[in-house]
Amino acid sequence: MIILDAAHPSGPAEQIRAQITALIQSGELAADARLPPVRQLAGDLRVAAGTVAKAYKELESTGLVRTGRANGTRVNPGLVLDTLALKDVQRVVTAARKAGLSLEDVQGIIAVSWNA
Amino acid sequence: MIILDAAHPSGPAEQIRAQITALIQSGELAADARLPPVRQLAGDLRVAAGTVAKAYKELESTGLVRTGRANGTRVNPGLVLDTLALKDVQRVVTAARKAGLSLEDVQGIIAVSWNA
DNA sequence: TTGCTTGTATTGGTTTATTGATACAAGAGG
DNA sequence: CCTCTTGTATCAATAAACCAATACAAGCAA
Repeated sequence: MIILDAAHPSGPAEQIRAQITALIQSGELAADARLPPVRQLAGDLRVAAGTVAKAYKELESTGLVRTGRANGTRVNPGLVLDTLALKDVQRVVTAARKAGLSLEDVQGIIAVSWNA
Repeated sequence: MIILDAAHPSGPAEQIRAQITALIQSGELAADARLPPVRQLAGDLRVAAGTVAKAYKELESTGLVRTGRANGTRVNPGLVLDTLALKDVQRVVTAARKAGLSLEDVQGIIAVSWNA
């Protein structure tokens, strides 16, 4: 389920992209699962079809999703978690929760450390 | 250091807000530290002063920052990851780099672990 | 093949964000 | 007191995002 917030600092397309990303990464949208057609999702969210298409295209450019034509847009298989020290990851997540941070906050912190 | 990406789906104001948020929560901007004046940061980023002011105002509305007038805009104490967790963050980033992962990959793994 | 669905692209009009400039009041410092 | 800095507010003009409608080609199914 995707919900658009008019008061959100980001626009509709970015909100759709971010929420679908979260649905995929949380496993709620499994690999090979099919996203709703652009027209359908656009109708549900009271948004133009081009706006949903824009979000889908960005999802594809980041590799989260692939798209045939009449085949629709489908979820790509996920990342291999074994490549990382999962214990450290879990420690970070636990500490962040304790500090009252959101997922987006933690991802921002990762980005800061990444570019440091 | 704040960097604006013209290709980013979000606009300048939102990018500034998100990056300063991350800098604060990662401890790189300590409590009571002073943010650059709106005109200065605007000049550095080649952006209008009102755009930076808009970002500052949203930061204040979320409580991350306080603002006097000529006192400037300063970081509020509180929402920071503890030093231990920050070390874990660095370990994760280092391991990810070694494994050849991208920043987006790591952020995705964080998201998966977050919803696990 | 035919028919239908889907993603993509285009067009024109509307809305929102950003710009650049200006002005103002609160506070700091001399 | 005065001066300077800072955040805030406003304005008209430009840029970007979004909308609504349409058309098209790729692929699936019958």
